Amino acid sequence: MPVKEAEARRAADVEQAILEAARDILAVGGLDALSMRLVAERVGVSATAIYHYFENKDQLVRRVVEYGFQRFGAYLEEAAARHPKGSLERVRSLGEAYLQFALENQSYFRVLFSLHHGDPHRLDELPDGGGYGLLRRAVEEAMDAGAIRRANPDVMVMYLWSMTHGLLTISMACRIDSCPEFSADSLELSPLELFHAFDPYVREGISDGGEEGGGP
Amino acid sequence: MPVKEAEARRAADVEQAILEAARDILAVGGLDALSMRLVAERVGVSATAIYHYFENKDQLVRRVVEYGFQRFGAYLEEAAARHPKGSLERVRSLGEAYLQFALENQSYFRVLFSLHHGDPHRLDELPDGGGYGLLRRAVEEAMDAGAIRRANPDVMVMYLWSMTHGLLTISMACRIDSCPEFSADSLELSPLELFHAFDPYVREGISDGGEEGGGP
DNA sequence: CCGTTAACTTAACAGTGTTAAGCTCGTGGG
DNA sequence: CCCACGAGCTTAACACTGTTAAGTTAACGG
Repeated sequence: MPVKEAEARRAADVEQAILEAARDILAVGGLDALSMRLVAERVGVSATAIYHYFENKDQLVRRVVEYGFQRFGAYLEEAAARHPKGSLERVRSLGEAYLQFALENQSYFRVLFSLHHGDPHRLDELPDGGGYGLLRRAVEEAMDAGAIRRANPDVMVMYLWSMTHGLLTISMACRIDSCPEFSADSLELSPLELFHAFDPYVREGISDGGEEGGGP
Repeated sequence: MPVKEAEARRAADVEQAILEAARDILAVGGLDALSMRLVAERVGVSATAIYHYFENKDQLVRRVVEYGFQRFGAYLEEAAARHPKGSLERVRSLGEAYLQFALENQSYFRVLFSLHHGDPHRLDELPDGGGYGLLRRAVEEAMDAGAIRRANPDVMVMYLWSMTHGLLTISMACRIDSCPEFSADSLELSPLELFHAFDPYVREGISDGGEEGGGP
């Protein structure tokens, strides 16, 4: 029965091809650009054939998103691995990688964290918790190593994640440099540069009295 | 020519009615629920009549968003006014109001900060810079009063805004409590409670060595 | 050989944003 | 007075969307 296997193989290939076509379309034009008919055309089947592999468009997108988080997680992991365990650098590099990946794959990332999905992501359904687990481990290690103060790691992680994710989404949704109150001084800062500019506040807080240099 | 005036008046009323109908639909069902035909039906005109007042659907949404930011700005202003100028409380209450408004008007807010818009918001086109100006003033006053350390206000504002906005968007897009690495301890924290839990980090930083209690 | 099933097709439906053409009036100019 | 005009609106239609229903083809197990 190698014929059946070949069939099954081909079927799996078609499914894979659908996913890849959908991913490519999403990466370029976002959700608006993704239509069943376009995906079908690229794969070389009719639009309705997709419904034999995926329940509907939402499910197709969901699968692509899952795969996207996988790549995202791998990207983050690689960034973390470049710095020693327990170091503040490792935590920071996770944030940098978060920004970098999102900015390099904007349309794609928009879909991943699309705000207009009815049902929110369940992090336990995402590989590595959508990066949460990775960051949490790095934070806990840094706490153990004394690089950052000991506290509830989940709150700390949410704090760091919020700051990074917020910077990202704001950068993607707004042009702050067009604000009339915005002084021209910091006009040229890219999201990544802004992220670095946040560093002293993250480390020492915004309260008065912590004017330390911070250098080696 | 009271007739013409009455006509113009009525025309303005229709335009207003369209905007209000669109706003209501967006507030309940988000962008997906908004269709020209539905808006038209509610107003009592044909769908194509809308095109005499708005170039297309995008422009209609844009106008609703503009109005939304106006309400948003007013909400923030009110929150700020409840605390003395130059106080850290004023800055914090802006963040709280930001969260509160967004959580109470989720569908609406999703549209305001929708990630899948082609062109980003220009803050100078939004009333009060989308709240930027408000926060910036509060931060500068707090710097002058010595409540927070003196630094580039734009960077500081972006830092605070990012943290708040990120917390919000993550809360709306993910269920963190479903993460396998998430410890059950902080499971019950609402976005607003999390915001308050961030307070010590924002004020004193995450570095080790700043274990102060935090005053009365 | 026959029935079943996977994999796919075409046709169609109901919905979308948007355009084109035409209609009805009140108004201003000749 | 009348008539062209333009604002405000209509219906019809186009090209597109996701999705369903029904039918086709071919390989498989019994």
